[in-house]
Amino acid sequence: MAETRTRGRRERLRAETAAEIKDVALRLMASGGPDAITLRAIAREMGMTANAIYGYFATRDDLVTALIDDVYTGLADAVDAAWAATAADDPAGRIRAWAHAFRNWALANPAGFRLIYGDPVPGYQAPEGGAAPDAAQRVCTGLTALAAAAWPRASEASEASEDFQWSDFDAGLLSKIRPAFPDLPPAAVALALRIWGHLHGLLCLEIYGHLRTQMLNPDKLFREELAQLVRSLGLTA
Amino acid sequence: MAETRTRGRRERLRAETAAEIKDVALRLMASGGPDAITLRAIAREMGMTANAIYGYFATRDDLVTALIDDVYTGLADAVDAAWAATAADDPAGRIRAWAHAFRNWALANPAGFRLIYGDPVPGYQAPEGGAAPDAAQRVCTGLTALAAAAWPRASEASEASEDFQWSDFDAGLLSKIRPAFPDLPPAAVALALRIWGHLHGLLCLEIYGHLRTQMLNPDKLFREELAQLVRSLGLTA
DNA sequence: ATCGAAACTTCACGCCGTATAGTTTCCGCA
DNA sequence: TGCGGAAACTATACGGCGTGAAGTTTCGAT
Repeated sequence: MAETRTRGRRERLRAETAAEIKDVALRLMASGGPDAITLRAIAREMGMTANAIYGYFATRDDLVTALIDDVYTGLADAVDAAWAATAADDPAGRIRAWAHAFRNWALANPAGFRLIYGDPVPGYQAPEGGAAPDAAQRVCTGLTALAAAAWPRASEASEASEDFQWSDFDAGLLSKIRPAFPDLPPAAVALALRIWGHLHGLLCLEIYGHLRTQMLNPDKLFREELAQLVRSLGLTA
Repeated sequence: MAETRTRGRRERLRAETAAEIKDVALRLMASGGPDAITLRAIAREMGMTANAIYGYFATRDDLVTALIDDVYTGLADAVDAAWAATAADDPAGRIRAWAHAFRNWALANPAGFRLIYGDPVPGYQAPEGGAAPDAAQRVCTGLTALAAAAWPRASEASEASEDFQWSDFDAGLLSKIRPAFPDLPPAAVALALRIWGHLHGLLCLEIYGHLRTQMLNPDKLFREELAQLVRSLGLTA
């Protein structure tokens, strides 16, 4: 049992160091943008050599991947929590809560938002698997839940002009979504993606500073967007 | 007059070299993304030393600024042309044409889109003036023209829930817009920005690869978005 | 022919990521 | 208790990056 204790100790130390590396990286990113994530700066901050980090992350891209995983998971947690904290019989309220949670998270973590949705860092190429795609699908699933709850009335309010089929969508996405929402038509998934686009667009413009050169308080625009959204979904009380 | 001839010659050579630098930079960007814009790579391509470029652009950021100016102007030209090529009495057609021109330009110049709307390049900070803000306002003005044409019917179709005032918007924007559209209420400008957000969001998701992991043909989603947009504006024939 | 400005090169510095090899630390077992 | 060896970390090096200072070439104006 001494063995397990010490092995546990080693692993714990290792995990703590890895966590500290990511922590410092996140702090650097928050203060200087995604480009400030340099192995040397992190090491400097931790009183180490840059190469020591290679014991924890094989490459800088691996570190960035880990950060993206963490950050994206944080976002997914935030929006899921907002979803769970609202009443199931109030689809409009859920949409509003979800959207505001998304925006608040983005405004609180602008560098994280850029890391996830923008060019993360020079020459970075996202790997195949990992937590980030999972988180992305959680976000997408949350969105689909919103669209699913709104669908009955939304489909009456305005029928789609394109006819969507299941073959229009990615199989991986569907494998997670269709079991959860058996009665959902393909057009509702398209609606979910469109809603995502609406929110993402305003947020991108705001985070990257394109909105503030035109409009003084993006808050108001965002609220108006949500109001029109729930209206167009036929959810106005 | 020999003086003017030779001075002209010098200046022409100088302008040609500057143009070639930007040209090479754009080519590098197109093939390797915005990060591929390095002074050394450009110089290598041109058979020069990296420092020779400093004779034309004081710093790398200045070069990037010039590129952004050019690229943004190109985008503004593209959407303006699409606007001008459609009938004034067909607001829905103009919206569709404008939006498709925007998307086609973005898909044809993904690196340019990132350069304008994303993190252009590590640590780049946009300067105060220049052609880029002008182009941005041209795009915004075009958008406002679309919203203005749609406004009469759009305002009936769904009244805004937020009450927008002129003080909500940037003075520089208004100084260009209000003279051109005297009868426009503030809410219509907000509508223009919201439309921008809708298109920008889908485009961002597509360009940065977040849509293709969910949906196989973003075309269809974009067309549906436009169809719902003109519908929500009360422009369906 | 010559002066001088403009164009360009060379060299240097400090950053960066990363590979290789060497050094220290310290756990697990005999 | 002492030792073998793995794990953590450092030292050194390479090439690429932006950029500054100084030197060199080119070439039009006088």
